[in-house]
Amino acid sequence: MVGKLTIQDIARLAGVSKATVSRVLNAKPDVDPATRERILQIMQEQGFVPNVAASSLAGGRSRLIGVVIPPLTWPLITEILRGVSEVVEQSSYELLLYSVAHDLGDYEKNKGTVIDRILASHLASGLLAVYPGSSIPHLTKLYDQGFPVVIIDDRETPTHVPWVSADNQTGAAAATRYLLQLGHRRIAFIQGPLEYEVSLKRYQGFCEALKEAGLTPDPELVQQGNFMAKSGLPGAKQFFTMEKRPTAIFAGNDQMAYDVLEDAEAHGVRIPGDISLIGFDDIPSSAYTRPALTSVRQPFYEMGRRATELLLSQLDAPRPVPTSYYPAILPLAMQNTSANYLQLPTELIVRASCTSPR
Amino acid sequence: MVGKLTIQDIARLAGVSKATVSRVLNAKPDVDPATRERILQIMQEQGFVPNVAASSLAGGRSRLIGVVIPPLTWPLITEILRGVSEVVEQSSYELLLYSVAHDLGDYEKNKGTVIDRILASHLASGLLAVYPGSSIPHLTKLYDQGFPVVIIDDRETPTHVPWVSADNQTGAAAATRYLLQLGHRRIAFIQGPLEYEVSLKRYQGFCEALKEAGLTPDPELVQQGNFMAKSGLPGAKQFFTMEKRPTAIFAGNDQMAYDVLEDAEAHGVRIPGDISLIGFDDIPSSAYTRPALTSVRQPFYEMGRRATELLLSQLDAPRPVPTSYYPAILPLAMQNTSANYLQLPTELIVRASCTSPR
DNA sequence: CTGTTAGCGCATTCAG
DNA sequence: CTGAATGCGCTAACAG
Repeated sequence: MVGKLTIQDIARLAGVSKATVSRVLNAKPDVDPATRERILQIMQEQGFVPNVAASSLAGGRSRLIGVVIPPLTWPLITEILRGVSEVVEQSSYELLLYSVAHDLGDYEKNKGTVIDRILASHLASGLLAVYPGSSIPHLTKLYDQGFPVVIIDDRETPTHVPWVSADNQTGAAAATRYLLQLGHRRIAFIQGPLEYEVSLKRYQGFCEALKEAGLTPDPELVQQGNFMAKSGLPGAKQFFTMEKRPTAIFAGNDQMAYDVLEDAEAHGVRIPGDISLIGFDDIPSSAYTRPALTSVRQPFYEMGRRATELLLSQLDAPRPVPTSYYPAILPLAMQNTSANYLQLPTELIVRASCTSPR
Repeated sequence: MVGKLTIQDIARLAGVSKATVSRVLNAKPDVDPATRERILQIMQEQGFVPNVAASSLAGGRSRLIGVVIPPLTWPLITEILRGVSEVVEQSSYELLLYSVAHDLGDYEKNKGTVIDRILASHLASGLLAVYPGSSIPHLTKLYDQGFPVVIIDDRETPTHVPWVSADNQTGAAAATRYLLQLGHRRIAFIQGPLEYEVSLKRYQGFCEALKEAGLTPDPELVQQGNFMAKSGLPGAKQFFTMEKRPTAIFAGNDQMAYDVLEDAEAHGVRIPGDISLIGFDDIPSSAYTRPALTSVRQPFYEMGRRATELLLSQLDAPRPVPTSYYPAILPLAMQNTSANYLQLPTELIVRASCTSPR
């Protein structure tokens, strides 16, 4: 085990007081450069790592950032988390992971409580909320009270809490336009849960493009799913058994597009031969389906990165000098302070699941 | 924000001393039942949550468990993490996530340092190491010094640290037997990185089944990958361009099986028509490839759960005496090997990617 | 610029 | 069974 070094020890070795060591640890400006160097040197040599518990207790700030995420079954969470952890790793912070619940019902129910507990335990000094859904008002209150919060979401509720999202509507419109350009007129849509703004945004983008082309969305061609695996199956079956089938299906996310793929096989429908298919999210496995799925890529990784940088910039705002014992925070984080609201563009990834209708 | 309640406040409200409140908080036996009830009641009402920083500082134990994981790009990590977080959530602990690095090289290089930092910061009171690879000796030393550790891995190095793994060898043998039963004789294998015991175990299982059938592994039919996407491509190309092609390919994991799928298309090879294909891991997307991939399922979720349960049981019943120079004389807790080492069975998931050879 | 002094909130002695 | 006292390792006022 690593030796249990304290500030005390470093102070003794450097011939200074504990206070001075603490100062260089926290990058306070008023320390003699030479002394600072010497202390940093010794800390390096001895492999000193400050006791986080003690410093949060004493300082009230905890070098931990909490991440509240929906169930890890959503593949996209992985990508977001990857972006998050990559940035966190470069900083002096650590990641506290709160996976809220395992099904949608619980998720919505528990989120408020969980957030309260996170705060009350005084563990995290900042919060990154991924798709917080209904707790946005709660998070807003928090933020207004001075607690650093960043949201990754297509915000459901107007809020001034810093957020990062993807431009779902534009992305959906682009996908729909692509199908229209291929010549499709009967385009079906499988919607996500209506409680989520994302679902609406995508639907709006879909309608927007349709209207541009002089078409009206046909209610019969809109089915409901919930973004989870298997939830697109009923909708798919619906479309496949219709008298006048759609020539293309736009699934609200890739998971549900997979369901269409699966059900197509069962119904002897060839994709894209008989019906074209397009998804949303472009999760990694979509490159490997047969046919490979054309999809709208959300920049999850990038969203994770940017959101974390935003959060760090909030946390570090009071810190005047970046010359710390800890690795420097990425410069990007510093630049971000001006832009608290980021809507990142999506990208249409064209693969093999769409053709012109026969 | 949640009111900043302290033990002090609860004590005042209950008309007892802080010490007593602390006692019920930590479930000490020597408290008057009535008093305990009353205090619990008040804590409930007030929504009291102890300050974790303070309690770890004072008590030396931190209610946090650290999880060291390889890059989140590995899809299986998600499943493991899901199992882990589900168990953690049921406990009084929180999850500290350490994603070590983003590519294999860094991963191996940084792991030791990261682990040291985790320990030195006194944040985590237990460690769950997922595929720790070369740092097993390091973890073993830790464990011997009394720090609770559990490893999820097909342990590379013999160790007495509690671990959870899947039975890779048996799984690989089962897959190979399945191919043999279908009538295949020329079976190729795409191996994972040789540094990983998992790769060897799978290869051994492969050879084992071959030998049972009176066959010898043909070195020409064994190619090298590294478990990551695209790394199976060279091997696949090799097999497809051979004069006498194999009739079946066993990929060391699903990712590499995808590469075979991809390259088969490029070479006009039909799967399973011309060549059968089987993978290992059964990551979620394997159900959606075309043809759907037959694969050996690893119980990742279960592994995450069991490993966490193991760790928690260590934390709740800490070993009183660290093992010293005499590994032969182990504390009772460690002799209970039946519970400390779990090798969970895999399952062959038969889908559409294998047929009998023509 | 630097050292000294108080606590942060809790767990854990030790007396009662 | 319970209360009072001590200190975990560090930060944040203070003085110098």
